[in-house]
Amino acid sequence: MNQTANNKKEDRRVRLTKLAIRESLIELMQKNPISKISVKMICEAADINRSTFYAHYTDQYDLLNKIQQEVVSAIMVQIFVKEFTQETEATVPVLTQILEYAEENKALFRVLLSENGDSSFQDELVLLAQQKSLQEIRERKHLNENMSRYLECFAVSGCLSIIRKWLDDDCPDEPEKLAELITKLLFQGISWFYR
Amino acid sequence: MNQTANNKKEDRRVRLTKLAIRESLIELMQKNPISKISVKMICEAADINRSTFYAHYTDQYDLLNKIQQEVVSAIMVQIFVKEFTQETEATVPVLTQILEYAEENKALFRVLLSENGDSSFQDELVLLAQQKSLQEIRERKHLNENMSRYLECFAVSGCLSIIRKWLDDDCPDEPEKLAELITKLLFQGISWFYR
DNA sequence: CTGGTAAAACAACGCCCTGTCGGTTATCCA
DNA sequence: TGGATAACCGACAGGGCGTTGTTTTACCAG
Repeated sequence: MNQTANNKKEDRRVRLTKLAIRESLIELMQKNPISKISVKMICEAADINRSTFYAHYTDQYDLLNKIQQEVVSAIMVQIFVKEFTQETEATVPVLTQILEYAEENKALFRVLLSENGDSSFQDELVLLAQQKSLQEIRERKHLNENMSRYLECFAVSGCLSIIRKWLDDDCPDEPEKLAELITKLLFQGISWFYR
Repeated sequence: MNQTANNKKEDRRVRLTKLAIRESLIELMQKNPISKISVKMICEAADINRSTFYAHYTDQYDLLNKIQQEVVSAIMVQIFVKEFTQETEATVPVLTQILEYAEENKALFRVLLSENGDSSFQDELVLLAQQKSLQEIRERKHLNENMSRYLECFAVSGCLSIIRKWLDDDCPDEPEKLAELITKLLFQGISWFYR
């Protein structure tokens, strides 16, 4: 039986090698931009054969994308019920949750958001926000399509760049504190801080 | 005389080849991510010898960085007198000016900000904003260092992502209109739009 | 206009990564 | 335990890389 659909798990060996490959990439990306990392380097670091790599990924970038997709999915799960709304009270806990998740996977997130990553990860998240979080606002309010898009880009990018800085500085603030700051910035803007 | 300092202009030939190289890269980047563009491709497109390329740049990324630096400098010039402040009235015209400049060099900017570019360009601009625009605010106000950094990241990233979207959509709005939108978002936040 | 100079073209080099084989060995799991 | 599947191995041609030494071309100062 050919594993009815996809509910059967992957072969243990596959899981293991994929894990090794991914960890090796993250490791390497702490020091090198993705563009300077060869398939060969990854395989040596992961101690697997190069042909094995090609059995799973087409190249470094494909690998990186897959990793990003997984992270996006993980975040997706976190916010599957709760939603961003224009209300501050709902936003803070959701954000806090995401920040905690990011802190737990600090190395991974830092790498993905760093200049050693590529910008497509950010685009992924914008898309995520569009699909999941902000669509209801657009529906409920009478906001034209274009304007909404602008808001989404602005919100997600601003958000992410703060998180990136936070990770680079080794998470000096509590997730909840940061969540509050971000929320304030998002909904009240900069001027709030010059009160 | 070995060209007293650097005030003498570059050799005409040098200028020409550099121009050809740069235009070729921008051309290629409309279709390919920088990581998929080889030095050889660039040279063939620019119709110059490969060794000539290496006489000026170390690789594709070096070339891209140089281009980005130039753009940053150009923007720098635009805002050399005026400054971002927390006042809306001053911000709009400066932003408008920058947007007009971006629209004039649409292809270039779109490529630099797109996912085919690399994120270092964005980091450059954050740095620029830090040095030039926002430092006075930090000085005048009693805002601690860290908080300021967060604000700067947030502001620049949010700003840029909107501009990127605008360019991708082929500049459907007037520069000034967009400048007003951005300013509103920056200083009043999202909630302003759900009034 | 001309002669010295500097840049670009050319050709060739070894080097190393790339993708992709077919065949062998090791591991899984039903 | 045995059939299946994945990982390993070795090897292959191909091609981009970075550099070098030489020749040809273009510049521009005097």
